[in-house]
Order: sequence, then C-alpha cells, then structure tokens
Amino acid sequence: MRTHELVLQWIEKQLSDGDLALGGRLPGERAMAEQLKVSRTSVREAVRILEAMGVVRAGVGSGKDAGTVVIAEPGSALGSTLRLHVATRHLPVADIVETRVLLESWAAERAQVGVPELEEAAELLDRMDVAPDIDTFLALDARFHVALAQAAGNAVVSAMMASLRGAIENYAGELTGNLPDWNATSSRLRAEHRAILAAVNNHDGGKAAELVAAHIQGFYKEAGVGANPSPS
Amino acid sequence: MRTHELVLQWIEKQLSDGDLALGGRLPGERAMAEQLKVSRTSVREAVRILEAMGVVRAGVGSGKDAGTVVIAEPGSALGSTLRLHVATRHLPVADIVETRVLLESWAAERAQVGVPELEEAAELLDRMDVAPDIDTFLALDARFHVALAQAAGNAVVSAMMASLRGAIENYAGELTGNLPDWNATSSRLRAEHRAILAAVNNHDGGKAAELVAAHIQGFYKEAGVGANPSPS
DNA sequence: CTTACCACTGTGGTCTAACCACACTGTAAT
DNA sequence: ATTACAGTGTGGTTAGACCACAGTGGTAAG
Repeated sequence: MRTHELVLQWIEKQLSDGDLALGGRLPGERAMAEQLKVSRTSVREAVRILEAMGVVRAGVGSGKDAGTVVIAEPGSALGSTLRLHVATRHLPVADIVETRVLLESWAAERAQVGVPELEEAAELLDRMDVAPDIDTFLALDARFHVALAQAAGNAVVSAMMASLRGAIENYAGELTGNLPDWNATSSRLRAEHRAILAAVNNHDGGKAAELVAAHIQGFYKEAGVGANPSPS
Repeated sequence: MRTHELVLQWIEKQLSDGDLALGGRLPGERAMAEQLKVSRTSVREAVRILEAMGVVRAGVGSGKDAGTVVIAEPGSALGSTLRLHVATRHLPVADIVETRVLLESWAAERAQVGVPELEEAAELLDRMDVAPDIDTFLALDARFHVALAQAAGNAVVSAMMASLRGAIENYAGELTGNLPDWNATSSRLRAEHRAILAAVNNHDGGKAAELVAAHIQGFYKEAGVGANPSPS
C-alpha cells in the first residue's frame, strides 16, 4: 500500500469514528506527517485527493479560513470527475443529459411542499425575471434546479443532479450564446419554471415530473447538445 | 491558481483535444514537470487527483503496466467519494439505497434484450448457484447488477449505480454475515435474480423494474441498513 | 492612552535533489 | 543457446528549504 493511501485511511477512520466532524480541522500537515511517521509530501497527496473529493478545503494563512477544514461538497467534486470522463469520450453527453432528466424528474415528483427550498426556488424565479445577462440567468437557473431537487429530501440525488449539470456546464454554455433569440428562449424557460413550481405546489407530482423532463430535454435540444455529439 | 491545477488543466486539455486518448500514456512525471516549467511535486499532485477520479492509473517499472495510463473507471472513483461523504455523515445511507433503487429500476425497465450484457448476467446467475462462500456470492451479485444496468445502454447510470453499491459495500457487508439463515437468503436472492432477468427477456420492463426495486429494498432491509442508521 | 507599525508565528504552497524499488532490455559471460 | 547482470526509465518516498499569507501581540510614536 502506498504511503498516501495510509494517510487517507487514517483520516477516513477519524471521520468514521466521529473524531473528526464536519467543520472540524485536520492537524497541520507537518504535525500529521510526524504523527503518522511519513513525509509531508505523502500527507499533502492525501489532502489533495480529499480536496478533489470535496471532503476538505485547504486555506493558507491564519484565522477562520486557514488550515484544512472538513466540508461536504460532493456536488462539485462529482462534477469535476464526470467532466474529465466526458473529456476522455467515455461518458457521452447524451447519457449525462438523460440521467439528469431521470434524477430531476424523480425529485420533482417527490418534492415536499412547504419546505424552505421551495420558497428559495420561488425567490430565484423572481430574480431570474430581472437578470441583467445570460451568465447571471444561468447561475440562477442552476440554483433553481438544485433547490427543486433538494426539496425531495434526498441528498444523494441532489448532489448527483448538481454534478451532472456541472459536468457539462461549459459544454452547454458555449452553445447558449449562439441561440437565435435569447430573449425568446429566456421567456420560455421562465414560464416553464413557474409551471413546474406551480405543479409541485399543487401536489401534482406527476405533472411536475413531466414538465421538468420536457424542460430539460427542450433546453439541451435547442442548444444542440446530444443531437450533435461532435461539435468540433 | 495553484500549480497542480495548472497541470490538471493542461492534461484535461490534452484529453479534450484528443491528443491523449483512452489507453494512452502521459509523459513521464519528470518530462511533464520540465515541459510545464513546474516541479515534479506539483505534477504528482495532479496525477494523484486524476488517479482518484479514475481517469489514470500509475504503474512503476517498465513494460505494459508501467507509466501513467489513461483509463476510464468512474465507478470506483465515484464510489470512494460517496463513501467518504457517508463517513462525514453528510450522505445518509438510506439516501444511497433509495438512489440505487431509482437508478436500477430505471435501467431494468429500459434494458435492451439481446445485448451481450444480458448473456453475461445469465451466466453470472449460474455461477452464483455454485458459489462456495458469501464473498464470492456477493462479488458475483455485484457484477450481475452492473451487467443488468449496462444493458440499458447508459454509461452514466451504470457508473453511478456501481458507485452507489460500492460506497456502502463494507457497511452492508458487515451485516451480511449476521443474517439468521444465509442459505435461505441466498436462495431467495437467486430466485429473485432469475425472475428479474426473465421479466427483462420477456420484454416486461415494468415488471422488471418493480422486481428490482423490491429485490434491493428487501436485501438492505433484511441486513438492517437504513432501519438502523447507527450500528455502532 | 491611543494609534500605527512591525516582528513573530503557524498555515498551506512550491521547489530541489536525492534515493529507493521495480520491471524490462541489452549485453556479456558461460 | 542459456544465464547472469549491469543499465535504463518508471513511479514512490523522503528531507529540507523557502515563499506568501493572515492573524497576534508587542512596541514605539503620537
């Protein structure tokens, strides 16, 4: 077993045993190295992996943002991993979109009415109406979909759904600017969002799921993703 | 931007541009360091991250297993990430199981009849009938479920499904040994497997999906996962 | 007493240079 | 022809140094 894996194992055990909790700080790299009788290099390699997994965040200096802190951001980590695999041509973009439709439909159907996430989703829709540019709009759009997914109460589904979107963010983003009429697209998307939210609040999960599926598929289809897997 | 992220970016570009394909070799660590004008340390940190993502595999010595080779194993990588987040208590085991049911039901419903994966699945069932011990049985069981998921033709769903199982493998494995009557459980599982496969081959996707959902939920329920989230 | 400055401390980030184990390759001795 | 072995290039690991950064606390100037 390689040295950095030993360090990983040790840290994972600390987490499993509860000796290290969310928001907690890992010992300094030099301290860990001495404690585990390994070099600082090996400790750092382990920390890098955990960072890539979204399990810790490393910060220099001193104060609250300093040191290596335990966080919980599986979404961005999974997204990076998927993005790399898309780059290797092993994961087709069409499969990413299809899976996103699957997860998000499921979440929409099971969204709990009255949870804070839905209120946040409604607020995000209002802000999207006055978004000054496309990037702002897309950022709010991402948060809306995540909030909707979170309303279903399954953290794994939420994380995966967010990661799927993130994995093809740039890919789809490039094509968004080439849409024939962004204002028209924006209006349609916003109307669809409100219809989805209305269906959820009306306890019509089935309809919400259908609308979400159509919404996502329509967007990617219009952007040309999936239909043209080799844009270069 | 940190140095190792620069290296990551460079490698990702090589992949995106097709200059580096699946099965291809990265330049040696020393060569990359010189080419990118960074230290070997930074190169190694980047390689570690890619390795954790299941994008590359590093091997010492010389010959076919040597060097850093581009692979495509998102399943194990995602599984490790999820396992760590389960350790931080951020991802409940119940959510993992629920998501697995979701993905696997979907896959069972859309499994293509006649693809090689289904033949492999059938063969795995025969081997499970004569499995000498629990570990062998569970290993074959895992491969059966993966093969079934692959028959649906969505690489992302297959990878995620495999990773979900892997994330709680040890967790569930500990409890498996404590089952009251393993022979009875084994017989039941094998019968359910054959019923699922029969439904798929009979073009009854709906029934296959139902059977898969019941199969998975039944197993974890019997093993005590989800009902007792704090086994320690 | 208040304020501004500044050395101090501990954090992660980076680099260099060396050595190791490993697995194959070519060559030389048998 | 076979065997033994030095050579080569790979990743794995280590030690030690220096950097930028951000708070802390003491100290000198006002």
